[in-house]
Amino acid sequence: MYVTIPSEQTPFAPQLRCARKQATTVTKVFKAGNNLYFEGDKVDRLYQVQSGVLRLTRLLEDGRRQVIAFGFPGDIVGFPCDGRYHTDCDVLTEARLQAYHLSALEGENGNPELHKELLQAALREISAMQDHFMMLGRKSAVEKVASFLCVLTERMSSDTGSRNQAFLPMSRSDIADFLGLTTETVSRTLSQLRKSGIIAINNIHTVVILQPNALFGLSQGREDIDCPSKSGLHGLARAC
Amino acid sequence: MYVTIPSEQTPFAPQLRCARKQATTVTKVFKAGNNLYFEGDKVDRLYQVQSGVLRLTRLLEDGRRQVIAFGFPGDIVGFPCDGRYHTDCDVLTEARLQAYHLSALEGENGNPELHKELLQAALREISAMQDHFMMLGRKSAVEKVASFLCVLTERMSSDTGSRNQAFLPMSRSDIADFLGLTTETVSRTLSQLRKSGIIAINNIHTVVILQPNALFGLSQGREDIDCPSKSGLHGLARAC
DNA sequence: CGCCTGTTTGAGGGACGTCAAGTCCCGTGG
DNA sequence: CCACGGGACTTGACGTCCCTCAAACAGGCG
Repeated sequence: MYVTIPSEQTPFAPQLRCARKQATTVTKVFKAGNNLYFEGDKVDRLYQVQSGVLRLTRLLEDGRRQVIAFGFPGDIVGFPCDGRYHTDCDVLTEARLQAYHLSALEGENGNPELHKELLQAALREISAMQDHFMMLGRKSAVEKVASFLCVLTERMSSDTGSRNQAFLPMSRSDIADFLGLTTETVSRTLSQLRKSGIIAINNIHTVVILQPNALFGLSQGREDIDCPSKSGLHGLARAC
Repeated sequence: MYVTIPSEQTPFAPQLRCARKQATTVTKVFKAGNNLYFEGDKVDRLYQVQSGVLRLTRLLEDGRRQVIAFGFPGDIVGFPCDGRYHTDCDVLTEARLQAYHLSALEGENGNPELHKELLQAALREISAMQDHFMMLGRKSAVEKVASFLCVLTERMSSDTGSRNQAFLPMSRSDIADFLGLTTETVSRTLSQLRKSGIIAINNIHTVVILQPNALFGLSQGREDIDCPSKSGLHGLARAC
């Protein structure tokens, strides 16, 4: 999952249709904390997320980390390049994954239909990543966090049934490394949004969106974060 | 082109082999300043760069811009998503491009070999973009500019014949919007590299790499930019 | 209950952005 | 040929957003 301009988000990757019939596909359940693969491993299969959340990361030698994406239901992870994975992939919450063996994609026994769908998935991936460039390169901390919450709400709404609640299965430092910030800045920004009445933080992994429009506005850089007065609570002269 | 960790760079996309034989492919020359397509245009063809340099950009409503990538010889641009381009594409220096009509890729008359090669190209693109995430999210201005120069040197070395010279056909603000900086910061950083003796700036579009190893070190965050003394000019107590 | 890890909050500093004033380059025209 | 003008680039002064460092706090687990 990449943070995009929420309204422009393309539909989730549909289930790879034809592949379901293949003997090469298996559905498996992975526990939280499991590793699916490491950067550099030879690619033998791709995974489509059916439930749960994955995390894709890259490391620099000096320890700096970038979370490349989160894998939500519908997403495909494990795209190979030159036969190797180029991120680490870990399971954040117990996940049901459909595995596609690479042999089903290559060589003479390759399934052309599956091949075509994989290309579509890769092209969607490229588009989503381009959106994410804009965010990493050009957005402020508030815009980044607001965008993140907006997209999380959309992506997980099917699970929770509610568009007003975001479930954050990942740690603050995962969020930070995804958005190109520090944990402290992520934490501070969330507090700021809470104090201004735009969100409420139920518990560390659950954020309630009190003012979706304001949040969306912030994600686009269209409004400044400000006093609670902006949300109708005039007269409250609390610290902004 | 994405700025990657230079040493890990994957080989350029090889020419789409089978496609050359197709009647659907044409080589065309485009002048600097030409536009190839806009974001949102219907995709009718992809382009492989044979010579020259392209620029792929995205815009936010408020005018903020992100240069998504530069298209150098070997690169393929115009990957569709849901049938549309999702960047603008402009020609920076006169370019010879091979156009692949999308009809050659889709439907019943689709060429399966070409299809397969396109998937490989898309997967390479994804890998390169993931590298670029790391840079946008986690690197300092010096690291970004140094990385950019390193990759430029590699990508263009076949043209210039020299690995010690980088040709920068794009403007400073293109570089800034690619790296997630401002023109001023790009300019200052280049000056800083020049003053420390790591590069020389022949003219606005030509940078000579005097100390490739130092530059590479900076791109990796392994060394601090410092006095010229570091490069052997001990005793020079000039401003660092 | 105490430890441990993750999170929040605070104070302070630094890197980069903003704003503004040069400087350079190049094309145009006298 | 030089003067002029305009746009891109460079440089400087200053501000600010976010990072760094540090301490307090909170929740989970023995």
